[in-house]
Amino acid sequence: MPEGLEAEIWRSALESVVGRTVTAAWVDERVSPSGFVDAVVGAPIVGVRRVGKVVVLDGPDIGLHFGMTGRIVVDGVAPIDRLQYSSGRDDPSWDRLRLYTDDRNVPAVRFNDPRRLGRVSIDPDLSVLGVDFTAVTAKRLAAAIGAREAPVKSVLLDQHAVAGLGNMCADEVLWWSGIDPHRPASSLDGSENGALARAIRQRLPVMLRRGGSHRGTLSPEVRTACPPCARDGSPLRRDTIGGRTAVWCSGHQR
DNA sequence: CGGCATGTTTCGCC
DNA sequence: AGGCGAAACATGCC
Repeated sequence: MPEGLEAEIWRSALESVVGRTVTAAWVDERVSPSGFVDAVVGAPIVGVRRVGKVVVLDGPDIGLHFGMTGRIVVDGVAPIDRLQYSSGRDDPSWDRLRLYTDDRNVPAVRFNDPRRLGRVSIDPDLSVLGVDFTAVTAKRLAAAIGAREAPVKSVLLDQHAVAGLGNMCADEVLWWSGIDPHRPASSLDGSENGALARAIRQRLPVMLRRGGSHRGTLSPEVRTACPPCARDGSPLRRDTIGGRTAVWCSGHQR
């Protein structure tokens, strides 16, 4: 599902509802806390933020957690028309949240999630999240992952350590920094931490401009086909690390 | 039909 | 106590 980059795209799109007031709401009670509707109706939306993969509508203090297949539609328009692992269908029966503002017929915000692993929260606790991927520096990265013995790939996916990286972006930045995803995070030296921080700071904005997490060198097509590595021609490999599929180059990632 | 999927939470075991 | 790996969650798609 969406990673931090997709959350950022939706945060940006949701700026158009800032300044409006929630006049009505509907929510799937299976993915939201009790009393949700009463808590948000009547609240002015005063801002929209993103921390890691979480988008927050300030005012009603709504937290949007996208899970694997959550997506957002703003005023009837989907900023991301389809996710990689879903069809282009937009089935209203998959709606988990509808927020109405000025228009009583068209929801200002729809949270649509076929797989229903996403969640809608009130006043989410963001203090548990690690350093946001947009704020990563070599020093902060080392502090966040340096004491961890787990594979660096797994630690990058741990939202308590670094917030916003998902499976595709983690593989991407490891590819760019030349680090084997199996390596214990604690085994990275200063130079490697620097290279990893640089990849996070430099490559993710490029992917964001191109449209999101699936616009990297290790695109979904590459992840599936595993052609020779675009950097050195070595075989790309697929392994399961931390329960997720990792794609990496057996040549330049050491 | 079997297997896989951009994620998070829970459980059992150190 | 806290880190780690595996399983569970839920459902569409290839």
